[in-house]
Amino acid sequence: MRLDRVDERIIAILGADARTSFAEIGGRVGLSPSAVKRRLDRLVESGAVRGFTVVVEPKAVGWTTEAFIELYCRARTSPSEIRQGLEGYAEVTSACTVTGDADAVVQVRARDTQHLEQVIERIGAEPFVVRTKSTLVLSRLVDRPVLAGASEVSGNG
Amino acid sequence: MRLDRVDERIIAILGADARTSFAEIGGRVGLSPSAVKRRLDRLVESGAVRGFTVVVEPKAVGWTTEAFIELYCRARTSPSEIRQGLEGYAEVTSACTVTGDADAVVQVRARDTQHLEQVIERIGAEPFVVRTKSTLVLSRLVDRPVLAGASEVSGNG
DNA sequence: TGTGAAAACTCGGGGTC
DNA sequence: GACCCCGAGTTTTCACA
Repeated sequence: MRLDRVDERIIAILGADARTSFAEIGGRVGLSPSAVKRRLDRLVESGAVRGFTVVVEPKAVGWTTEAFIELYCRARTSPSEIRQGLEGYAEVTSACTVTGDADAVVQVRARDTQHLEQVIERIGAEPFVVRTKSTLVLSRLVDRPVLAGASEVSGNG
Repeated sequence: MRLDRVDERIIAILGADARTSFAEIGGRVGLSPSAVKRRLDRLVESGAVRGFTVVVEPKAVGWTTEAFIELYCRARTSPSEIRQGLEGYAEVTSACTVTGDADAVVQVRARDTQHLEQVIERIGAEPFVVRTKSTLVLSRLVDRPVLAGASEVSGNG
């Protein structure tokens, strides 16, 4: 779907606070509340906006450990096979196939290093995994769940 | 802050859909709407819940390229120096210091490979950066912005 | 924590440009 | 095709018990 400037501004506003009311958004982008709603409905309908969620501070919820796990897979392992193998793990926050030595990079969050170790072992035991290489996150510097303001700067390229 | 089971369930429900009404949540966790609101207010107040946001499908917004950039920094570069250098980039979605060969891992999203190349060049030119090593994301397999259902399974470890 | 009432918001229909 | 206005129904909010 094609987004215009107003759509992008609506997304940027909701990215900062998804509970902003239609009236408030309308006031900022120069549209009536119902026009904003119609646009948002279309954005959700078309899949540009996948949904609405809370941003949790994992430390505050007791999940203090974070890591990247690089996966080296068996020859001819398909991406969908990897996805199916990983989506059952609640600890996996993100996974993707990549260029370079490894076949995939998995990001996990765990309560502590002991919990992380268990997760690495379990993932390493998946049938399509040959070996893993883990990198522990020391401290998080930047964390922008949504492209905060990305649409604002999308003209600079 | 200390979360009890009900708080965790409220977060899990909002993680799946942040627009779920207090009445709906209350019905599921066995609380009145106002009790749910009071708990959520406390969670936001305490910082356990950082905010509410939309989940955007970056492809649909025209950002089709994603990469990991490993940073090798000058000796004695502090994490806060890296953070300050990176937080100005709208393309940076996440950054953290890590164990292993590299000092930090930066995740970026760009419109296309050309745009990505520019970002890599600009980051590589930061004074604290000695060299970078980039890994392009081929296909995204799992993407859970919040620990979807993490609290539901937090007992198994 | 629950109750209840006032205020704010959402949502859909009808009409206009 | 996209917008605005407006009314009915729902949700949020807040004082009080």
